[in-house]
Amino acid sequence: MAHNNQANTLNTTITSIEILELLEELDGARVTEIAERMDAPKSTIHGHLMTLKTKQFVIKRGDIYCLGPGLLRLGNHVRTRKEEFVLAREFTEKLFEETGFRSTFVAEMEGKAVFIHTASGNRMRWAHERLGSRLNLHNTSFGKAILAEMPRSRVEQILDRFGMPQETEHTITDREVLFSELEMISEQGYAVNHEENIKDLHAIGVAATEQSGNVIGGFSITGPKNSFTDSEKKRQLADIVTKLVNEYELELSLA
Amino acid sequence: MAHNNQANTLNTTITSIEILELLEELDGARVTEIAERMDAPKSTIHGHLMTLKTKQFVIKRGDIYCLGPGLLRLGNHVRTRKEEFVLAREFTEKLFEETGFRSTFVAEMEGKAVFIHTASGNRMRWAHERLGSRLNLHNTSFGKAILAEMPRSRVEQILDRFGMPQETEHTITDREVLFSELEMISEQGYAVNHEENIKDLHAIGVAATEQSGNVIGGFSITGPKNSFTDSEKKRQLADIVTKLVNEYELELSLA
DNA sequence: CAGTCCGTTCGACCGTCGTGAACTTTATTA
DNA sequence: TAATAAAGTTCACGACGGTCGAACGGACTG
Repeated sequence: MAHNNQANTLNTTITSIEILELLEELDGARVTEIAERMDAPKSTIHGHLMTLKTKQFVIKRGDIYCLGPGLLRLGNHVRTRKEEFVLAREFTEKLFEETGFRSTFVAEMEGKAVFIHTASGNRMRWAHERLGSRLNLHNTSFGKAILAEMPRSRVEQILDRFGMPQETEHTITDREVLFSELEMISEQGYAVNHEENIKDLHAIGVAATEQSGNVIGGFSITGPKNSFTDSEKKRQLADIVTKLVNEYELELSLA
Repeated sequence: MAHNNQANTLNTTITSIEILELLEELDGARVTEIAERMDAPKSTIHGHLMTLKTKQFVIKRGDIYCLGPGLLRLGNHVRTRKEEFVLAREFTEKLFEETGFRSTFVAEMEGKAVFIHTASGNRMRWAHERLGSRLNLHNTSFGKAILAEMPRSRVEQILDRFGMPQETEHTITDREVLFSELEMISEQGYAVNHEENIKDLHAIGVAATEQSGNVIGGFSITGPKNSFTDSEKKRQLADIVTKLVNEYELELSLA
């Protein structure tokens, strides 16, 4: 085993969580398989699984262990805890209905964008698989919109922490270039992403803030390359997103 | 502290999970508050929180700790892991569109019904707060439909384990009464719940099974008291649910 | 029926988690 | 602005409990 990861972390808990992460990756697994992957004795793994089972974090189907409903309940609580997030759900769907583009709401958490809601019609099932995933802010539309709302010092902090990893050839990797783009975004009120994160994918994003100015997260619409190249149409769509975010912020302030 | 809960469970992991559960209950809390509630020193709790934070199971907002995106990701995986569950989503929404009643899909897990999807239009936000919750089978429409698909021995096991807690005055508490109802359900293909679980709430439920006969879970529609008293209308609605489940099972068998 | 492969149980040792106190930081009051 | 309090964080030590390896038992195979 040997856990030298971080200082002052409880090994037992880390191991338990790593088992959960492995079960996510493998879509369920048997004791032996887990033990081999984690390079630990079966008995140890078994102990963890028994423990996780009492809390329904895992369940047993025959001999394979899978993630269980306890996780689902807690995880879902992340989305329903905050009035902001609950409210964002219907706005995400409204955005999809109005534009026809896949719509997303992300929350800003510790310098990352976390998928909270997506709406894209029933056909596109895969979109829901990303809930809870964390994306960088520097190479996504909502991310840049969020950064544009933050004081420069905070942005620097975030960049220091996560860097500016280059996902595609269009990813911005120079800080000054990013900062000048953030200024422009700040003026026009929305951000555009042209294949900076995923090849052939464009997006328009707008940040959502509280009255106090605190950033909550952001909304975006996503489409294939060139969906937003016609600058007239782009402005129209950006207008729709911006107006929707305004409505969202308004309704939130009344709650 | 003192954990005498179950035999052979890892205390450290249990404590970590209990902190998570407490954070769910309190919608986030500060170190001291958690320490008091759990009757443990601040430093202990702090250690757990630090550990959970490295895995993003909790995040810090100022000085209060909340459930984090790591949980959301893992929890959501429970719903997207299985083709059955992913597919069930669109059928749940279709059911709502066709009937106008709040629609639910639950999975059967270890003798309980676990909320996986609900559809009820955007207005009713509260419905989504129950995802991951576990309900008994004996006093819910989908639950009874599920039990009706199982061999009697398995039903007995489940009843032995969880009993037949009386939620309302209409809850069935006698095994033989339940078994004769299960027989009827088995014949007619759907189950009805008249305030057996929640006062003033009626429901119609149908179980979904694999080709092999294994129970996957069940669909239901729910409405206020007397929504389904007109026996003609009830049969019509039950037909819709049953047909939808058939389609679902068919599509699943093709995948 | 023997052989293999898993999952589970058991006991002992060693490492690590829990503890309380010390330290730091932030908030409060005068 | 200094003093006090309250909360968050760090630290070192000792006891407890988690890890490990081996042994057991059950299921499947040839």
